[in-house]
Amino acid sequence: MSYDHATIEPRWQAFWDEHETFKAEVDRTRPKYYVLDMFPYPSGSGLHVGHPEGYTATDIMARYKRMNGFNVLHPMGWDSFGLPAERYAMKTGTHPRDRTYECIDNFKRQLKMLGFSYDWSREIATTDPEYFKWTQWIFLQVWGSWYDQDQGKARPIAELPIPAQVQAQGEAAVRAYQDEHRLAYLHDAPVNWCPDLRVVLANEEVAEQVEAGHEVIRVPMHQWMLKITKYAQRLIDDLEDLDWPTSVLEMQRNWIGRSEGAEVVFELEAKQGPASQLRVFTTRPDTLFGATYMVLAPEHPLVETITTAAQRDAIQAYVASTAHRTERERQAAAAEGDKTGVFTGAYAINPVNDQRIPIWIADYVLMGYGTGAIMAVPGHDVRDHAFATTMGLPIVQVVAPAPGDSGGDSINVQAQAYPEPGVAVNSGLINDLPTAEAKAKITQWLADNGKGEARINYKLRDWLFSRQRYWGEPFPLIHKPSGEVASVGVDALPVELPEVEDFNPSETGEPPLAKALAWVELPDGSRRETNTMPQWAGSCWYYLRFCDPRNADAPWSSEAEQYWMPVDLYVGGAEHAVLHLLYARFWHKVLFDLGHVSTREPFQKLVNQGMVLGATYVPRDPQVAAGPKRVFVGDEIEEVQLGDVVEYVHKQTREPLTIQWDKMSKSRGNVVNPDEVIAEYGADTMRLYEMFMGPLEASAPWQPEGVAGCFRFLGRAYRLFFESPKDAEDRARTLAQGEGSERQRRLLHRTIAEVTERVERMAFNTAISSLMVFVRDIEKNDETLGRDAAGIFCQLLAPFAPHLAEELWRALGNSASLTYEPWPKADPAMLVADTWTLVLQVNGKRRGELEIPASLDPKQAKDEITALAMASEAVSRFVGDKSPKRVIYVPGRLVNVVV
RNA sequence: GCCCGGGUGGCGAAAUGGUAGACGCGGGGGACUUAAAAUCCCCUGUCUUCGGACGUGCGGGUUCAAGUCCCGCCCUGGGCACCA
Repeated sequence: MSYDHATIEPRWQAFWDEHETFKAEVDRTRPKYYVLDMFPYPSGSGLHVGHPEGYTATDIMARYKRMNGFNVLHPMGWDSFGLPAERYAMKTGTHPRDRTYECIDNFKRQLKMLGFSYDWSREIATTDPEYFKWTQWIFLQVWGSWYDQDQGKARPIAELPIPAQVQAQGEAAVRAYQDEHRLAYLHDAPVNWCPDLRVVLANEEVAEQVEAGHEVIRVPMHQWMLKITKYAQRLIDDLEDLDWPTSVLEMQRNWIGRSEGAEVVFELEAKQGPASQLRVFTTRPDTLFGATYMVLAPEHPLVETITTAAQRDAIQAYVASTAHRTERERQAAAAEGDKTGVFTGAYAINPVNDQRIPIWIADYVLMGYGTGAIMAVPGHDVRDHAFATTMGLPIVQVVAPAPGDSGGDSINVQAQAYPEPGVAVNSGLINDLPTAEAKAKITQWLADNGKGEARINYKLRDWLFSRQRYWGEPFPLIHKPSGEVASVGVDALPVELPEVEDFNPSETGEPPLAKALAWVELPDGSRRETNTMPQWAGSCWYYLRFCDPRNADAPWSSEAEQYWMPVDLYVGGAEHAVLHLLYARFWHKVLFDLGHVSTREPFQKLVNQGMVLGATYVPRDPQVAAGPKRVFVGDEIEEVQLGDVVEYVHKQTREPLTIQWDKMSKSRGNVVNPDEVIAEYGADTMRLYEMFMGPLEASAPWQPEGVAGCFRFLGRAYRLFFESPKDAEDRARTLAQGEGSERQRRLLHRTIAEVTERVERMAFNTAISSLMVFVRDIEKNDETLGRDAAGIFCQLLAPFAPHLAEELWRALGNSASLTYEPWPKADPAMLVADTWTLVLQVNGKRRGELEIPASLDPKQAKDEITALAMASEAVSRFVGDKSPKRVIYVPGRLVNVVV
């Protein structure tokens, strides 16, 4: 029997478990390395081969760093609150908790089969009361804080200075003042309510349900919000020092969406008491002279007060219709450039020229951005132009192309908006100024005259932090009869979920917890908060809990936190590029401000692994493919070999098909189950193939033939150590002492150097290729491995194929695991060959090569080497009798003769 | 529309501005075998008058030298999208 993964792998997994090989403890005498995977939601369908790609990469780094003397923290856990378990409960009656733990067991079984070097003693699940106790605790920290603008950080609410006049109004006023300043606050936020299903839908779910014929309306609900916007600037600034992919940095910046401009105050023509002004944000204050109307979002609070009697019915109808339009409909209309809106009857006064301009409402203005109101400059804004054209509103030009700009004469703002910068025209005090200067001057003028000020605005909005669900963390808050909201107190944590029969919300949309009256109603007449936290909550801080997961007295000890943090390497899917990473960074900064953590940022280096794609087959004929969609899966097709090329046909119909690669998903039927791969080839092969497919960051198709290739490589490696006689047990080969022949030693040290450099770069596919070259080379020269060379090979192989590496290591007579063997170092002397290859070029074209003895130093012996090159047959043949114009010598590489 | 990636053999891919295609798959040929599997060896970008010529999505440019740098396109994957 040759390489037998089915025996080797369970044996070593049991060994690691038994010896707690990967258990990590704080050890200040050693450098630490914290390598983290984005922990999975344990879904019912188990792992597919896409999951282990990132996990294998982190495992390689964990094992590599251990061998380099680092104290490695490499944990795994479960992001186990989530909708699927709750949906499953509604369908089957199985409690979400039972379902969740079933799924966790299955995930864990699959992960353990892959031989990852997790410290399983640190396993956590966000659904565990011992875990969410501290999620609730962190929420109380956030709720119990306010943001001090002067100091630029969060502080405990008790330290909030209370103005004298508030103080004078008594306790209730003080409390209200504090509540206003807390980082967590209650707010009536609109949600997508689906009365038929009695659920609140996420934006991306709305389209699906509307298509299914369900009504979805936007209704305001009492919601908890977190003031992430206070951290907008810091969330941008601190990206600076992170070793993250530029694409993720860019996405975060765009999401936060900083823009500089001015806030401008417009007086209302008809004074309505205190509501006598309208504030707008604009990035183009230089176009203020071109503002010909204003637009409020339909939800804007002033709409009610300013609307004139004559317009009231029309306005009310429009506001109502907006509420009923789904996001999707509004987007679809926007895509077609449709603009709708209604005149309120009211007018505002343009502060720069005292012109009277009408105020409209329109749903292209969003309540959530800026002030929910805009000044419209149709001459220089495409959207305003479309609206003005539809409604017949005046269009004025106030910017002209700068002198010298091409096409400057053909500007006609009546026909088309001119949004580009240029110079101001028809604009009073800023006439003839270039846009940038015009902006600065008019902003100064506004400030001097009390009509506005410079302002920075962010797209980022406060974080809607509550959900009307059962399967999430309860808020540790109560509502007193007085209306006061209070903490349950840290001693009362965790607030556990009540047992309920029915996981559906009530008809009115109240969360399912509201029906658990025995839980909700407290003896003193207080009622518990019945919303639950979103799934993000648990994943916002799990990396901190991993530092000290069994701490019963605190979420983590500062000793553990200061030792392990920050995460040195964080690997996960690009789908979390914005939200998860932004929310986690936000919480981390709050905890930093309050002194609970010691680093400003949680994740130092971030890598996004690519997707593993699965195969489906579609008709090859473009005519047919354009018709009704037909997709076939693996067992319906047959491969036909035509020369070099493989063709696919349908088994029964013989219809020619073409292969199509997509993200693996259950619904597409293109999922590959790791259980089957491991059963056939073993975990080492699977790990190796996942890494060999291509660069970690790139998506790549899952090709079964490639898996077999990796399996063959491991078999070859095995045969260097073992012989497998026909009728007997495998027996270890007798290896000679030392590192083998001179040739073998050179190869060995080159392999060490290459693998090391490539693992450092996380270029695992090429590191594996080096190992393959080594094995092939030894085998091909029919050499016996030197004993020491064999040991080093085991060490190099260990991060990639740890089970086999351990097995071979033991065959060399070692009794301990090689987990903590020091990583081998290449001997520089062994990296220098007797000769080196000089490439010969004539006019930049490769014409031949020369072997140069190493005695001619590439850097010193330039003249000798070029002389050799000039004298060579390859060069002289192409140079002929022409005289060389120039000879370029690249030390150690090539000579290029230019004639 | 905007912002990020990516286009290299039949396929997955490799290549600090310096020998394009390492390594693996697939294919062809051979060895071993009664036979097969397994294993091993050789060949495998295209064209060729066998000198060489051409080749990294397309068109230009910089350079002694470009897959790599610059400009303009095309295709493709992902993210965001009325953000004032």
